[in-house]
Amino acid sequence: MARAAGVSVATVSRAVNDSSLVTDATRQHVAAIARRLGYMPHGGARSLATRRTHTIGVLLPDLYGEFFSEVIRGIDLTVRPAGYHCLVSSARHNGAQLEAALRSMLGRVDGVILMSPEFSGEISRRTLHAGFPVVLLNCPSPDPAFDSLTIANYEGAYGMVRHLAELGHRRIAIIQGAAGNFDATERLRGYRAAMRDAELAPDVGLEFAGDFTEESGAEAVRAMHEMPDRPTAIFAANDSMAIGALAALREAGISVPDQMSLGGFDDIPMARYVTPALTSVHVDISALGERTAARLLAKLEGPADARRIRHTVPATLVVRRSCGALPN
Amino acid sequence: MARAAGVSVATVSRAVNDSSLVTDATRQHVAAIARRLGYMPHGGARSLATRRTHTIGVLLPDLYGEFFSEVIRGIDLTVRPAGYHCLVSSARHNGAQLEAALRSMLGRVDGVILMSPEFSGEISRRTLHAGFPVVLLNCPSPDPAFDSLTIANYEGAYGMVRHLAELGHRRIAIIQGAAGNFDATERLRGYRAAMRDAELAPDVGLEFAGDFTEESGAEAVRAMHEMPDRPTAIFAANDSMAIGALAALREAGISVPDQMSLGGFDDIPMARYVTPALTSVHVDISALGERTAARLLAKLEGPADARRIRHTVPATLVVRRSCGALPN
DNA sequence: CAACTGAATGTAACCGTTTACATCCAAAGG
DNA sequence: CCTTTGGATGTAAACGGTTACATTCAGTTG
Repeated sequence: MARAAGVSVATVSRAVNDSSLVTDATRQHVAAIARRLGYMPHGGARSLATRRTHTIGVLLPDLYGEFFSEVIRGIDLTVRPAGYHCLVSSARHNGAQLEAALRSMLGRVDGVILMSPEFSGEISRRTLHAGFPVVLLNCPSPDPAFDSLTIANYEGAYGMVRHLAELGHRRIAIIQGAAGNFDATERLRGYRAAMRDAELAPDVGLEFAGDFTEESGAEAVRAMHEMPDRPTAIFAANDSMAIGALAALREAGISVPDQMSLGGFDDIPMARYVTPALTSVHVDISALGERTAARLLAKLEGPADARRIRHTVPATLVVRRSCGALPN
Repeated sequence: MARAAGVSVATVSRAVNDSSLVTDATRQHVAAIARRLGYMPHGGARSLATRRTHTIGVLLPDLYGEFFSEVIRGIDLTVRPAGYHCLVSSARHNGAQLEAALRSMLGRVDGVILMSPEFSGEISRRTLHAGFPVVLLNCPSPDPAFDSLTIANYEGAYGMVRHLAELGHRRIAIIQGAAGNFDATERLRGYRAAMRDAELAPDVGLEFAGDFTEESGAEAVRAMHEMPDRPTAIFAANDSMAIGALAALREAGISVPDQMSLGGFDDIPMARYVTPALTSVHVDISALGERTAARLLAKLEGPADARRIRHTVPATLVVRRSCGALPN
């Protein structure tokens, strides 16, 4: 390329990068030759030389549905205007896999967003150079050494259950999220706290298993059937399960909200379109992604700031028909 | 690093890469020093030298919801076991942006999966070296020069509408997808063909606008209200709109399927949990991603194969209650 | 015991850029 | 007419690895 244009590689580089050190004439000349030869600069080589990849790594667990896409969209949306790309890895990560994934990103990314139920600071410390930019997204027991953003799972669940209790319910069941999942345990914690604060006797018989799928919600409802005194309200740890529960309740001829109050979590778009419309806890996932990305960008662009932030995006109750608080 | 271990860089490289050319003793020695120094190989430098990035680029339009995540999941799932990463770019792409995104991936990826309603072979030819591995995913008017995978949108829509016609319906409405969207136009085409083949008079009054959101589905139903002779069946170009329509119909006191048959498209997980369960067209999005990725991998690993493939993943009718074909 | 062999290691070129520094050259100043 | 100056370009050293080829050095082999 440089030879073809009769100039040095340095000049080509400068021409391509619009440096002020080249004449307009040569710049255009180089551009013309480049077009003719189909020359395109090699991103990898460039980032090797500049030590900036303009890429951020995004490590996600194998999550599904809206959450995944929303969070990535939020990240990509804030990161792209700044000229960054996303290198994503969405495998199911146990500790070793996480470490491997992290390793293979080294030298390809300027920083990473890490979302992993399995995260431990230890892994990261072993894998990354100290000072490598990392932001934790919805990770359990966040290491104080890292920036971290989470969803107000506990508070949201607490609010929902308190709402149900205030409606007069005493036997409030929960359909739990996937075992071991961070969101799931936090929501359970919120449920329990609200039950305790409402002075309702703790009863593990009211805590049903689930895994965030519609089917598991339906399953849980079927299990309730055989109880001597059925719950009068159900808090499903996400909307998918709530909708599964709704279907099972209808099948069983139990009217919502007349005979059973129902609340979900996440406030997916569909929540307002089921019948009755689903009371839920709204979380702005996209904003979660955006803020996380913004924080990482700040670390990449700005001067190293030793302060660690820990941020929680709010989860707010949105009351619709399924809980029975609204008039018909 | 090499100095610290008292060996040459070549030996370090060989040790790190488990080459058979180093003694176990030195391999372990190098590993020990590496651990002590926190040395991690630099992926970018490595791929500059080997001319393999083990990364594939994924260019997606700004799509939302399940589709996005499913397709990426499918891609990531098949690509990871082969040791590849995904560099994704999910902006809204007009021609120029697409070209820019493509350019910035050059030298960072070994090949790309391209999913863009705006795609033209021209762009790619201008941006990429001839022979650069590309697979088109659900792109309109695929250029014969590229491999391409698509959804059987036309066939799926055709099957749904024929099904409705066979149930005796004569006034079958369609709620269309987003204007200009490739899937949307293909589904419309399938609708029209099925109408024609059922010898039902074409009537643009039966073709309602929509944009794939729940709200637009509800909107369309409200518009039908004012018609002199209302349709007796609705084909919504995706499930979200169908569910929006369902809510609006219920609100209007129109019973589904007794007074109105309803069919959707995509068969999202929720389809079976709404009431009545939604008749839809099932598309295995994850498989779409998997096959596309598999095809790209074949091009990357295998010898250059001049043959271009064009593959369509099936879209199959799944009959549930909302169309009225099933007994109560 | 010298020559040969082959496995382990070292040397240095290369991948395709950027960039500090050196060089060149025309215009301006003395 | 000989400096000086400064803008445009060239040179070469990074960046951090891989790898063809050269080298070393043990253990055969004749």
